[in-house]
Amino acid sequence: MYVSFDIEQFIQDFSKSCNKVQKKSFKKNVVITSYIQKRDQLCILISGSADLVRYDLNGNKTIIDHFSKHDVFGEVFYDVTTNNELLVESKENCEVLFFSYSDMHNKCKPGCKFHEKLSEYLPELILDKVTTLNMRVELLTKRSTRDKLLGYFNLLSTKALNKTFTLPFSLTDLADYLSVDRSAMMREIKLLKDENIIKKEGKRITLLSH
Amino acid sequence: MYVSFDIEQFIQDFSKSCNKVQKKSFKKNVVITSYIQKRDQLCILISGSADLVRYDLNGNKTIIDHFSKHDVFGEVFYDVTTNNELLVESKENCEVLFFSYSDMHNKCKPGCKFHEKLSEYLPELILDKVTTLNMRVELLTKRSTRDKLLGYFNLLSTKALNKTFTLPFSLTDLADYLSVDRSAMMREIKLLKDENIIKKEGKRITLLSH
DNA sequence: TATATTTTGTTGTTTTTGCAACAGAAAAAT
DNA sequence: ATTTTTCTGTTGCAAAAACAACAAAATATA
Repeated sequence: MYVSFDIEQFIQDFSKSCNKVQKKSFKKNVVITSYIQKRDQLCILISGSADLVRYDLNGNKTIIDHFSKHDVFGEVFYDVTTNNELLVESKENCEVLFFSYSDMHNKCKPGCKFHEKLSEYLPELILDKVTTLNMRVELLTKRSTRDKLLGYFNLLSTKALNKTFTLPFSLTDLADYLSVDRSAMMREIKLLKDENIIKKEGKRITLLSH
Repeated sequence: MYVSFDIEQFIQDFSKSCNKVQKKSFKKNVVITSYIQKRDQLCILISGSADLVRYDLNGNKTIIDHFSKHDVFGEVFYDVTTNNELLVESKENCEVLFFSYSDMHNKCKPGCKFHEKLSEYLPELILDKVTTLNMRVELLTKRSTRDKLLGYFNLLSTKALNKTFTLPFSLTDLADYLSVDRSAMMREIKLLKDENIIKKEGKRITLLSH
């Protein structure tokens, strides 16, 4: 998240001042929330990391989105019309702020600092989400596993301002994120190594410019 | 776009009152804008329809997004770090409103009605965009061409509140939108017809519940 | 620290998808 | 109204990806 204000400070300052906001803690590998009904729920991840996942009828898991510290997520971003259940699963211990998007307009009380500030910041947070999603679409529309991998690696490299970077996922999860078969992806990674396009030591990848 | 205010009215009322907003007209099949530099550009499509497309090095075209009347688009939604050029191409004659996202904060003049209203409405417009993009990701993460087709058909059917609906694309464009090979998609559509899962007359599709 | 669980790496086989090429239908342009 | 262009529908073949299954390595857990 690259936003122009200090979310940490914002949460510190205001989260306790508003009685419509709930703060909850979660252990690793539990369900934080599921998108099934239209509850208008909006969440901010204060600490930890989590995935938005879908399990389809064949048991395939897809990582629809990956959230880390200060990311915004929630049902409000979805038309819950799909038949598949969407779950937010904690990957580490997490702290999460829950509130309702409609409360943004009908404020809890006049002059609630939390809601006031949040509605000021929210457009920027959501805009950031659009940017992330657009990059995701860019990746997923690549035709081959190789292009998806290279596209994603380029992204991480750009983010890190470095040809070398660390995968934020296990390779198993990376396959679910790129929506490809894991073994096929592993085969492709091996080819990329053999062709000297990348170097790989565990989760550290280096792009070798040719 | 399902938003709670009347965009048409809004454009009518305010677009002329602001000198930082430009209204331009485009013929069919021309480039409306390209996402190359960070210009903070934000656009509203007043009439017509357009696609956001990417041509990759192999000449593959991908329809990244499809815009119709009242949709919001623009460079501001992208981190233009990808190597491929993104173009917005008109599919019909179009009228487009251009302005800059940063002007949303530094208003053109105190009390400009256009910017005032726009910054009020914008979160909702952007939120709608997030929902659309999330559905797009849902589609693109489906593993097979069949699942992509059925996912998309279900979406259109839900939108139309009807088992029968009309494709907003040519079949050629649909393939580019689902990011699959056209002939492979045609083959899959034939199978879906043969298996009595769908009925198809031109661009009118009917989902046959089994 | 020992044991259980998850992740990584690999490969043969099957299935799906992409590519190429073409003819007929439909739509657009002149 | 005729010509040109785009779109649809189809197919054989090649390439890529998915599936399945397993051993070794790394992590997590008791």
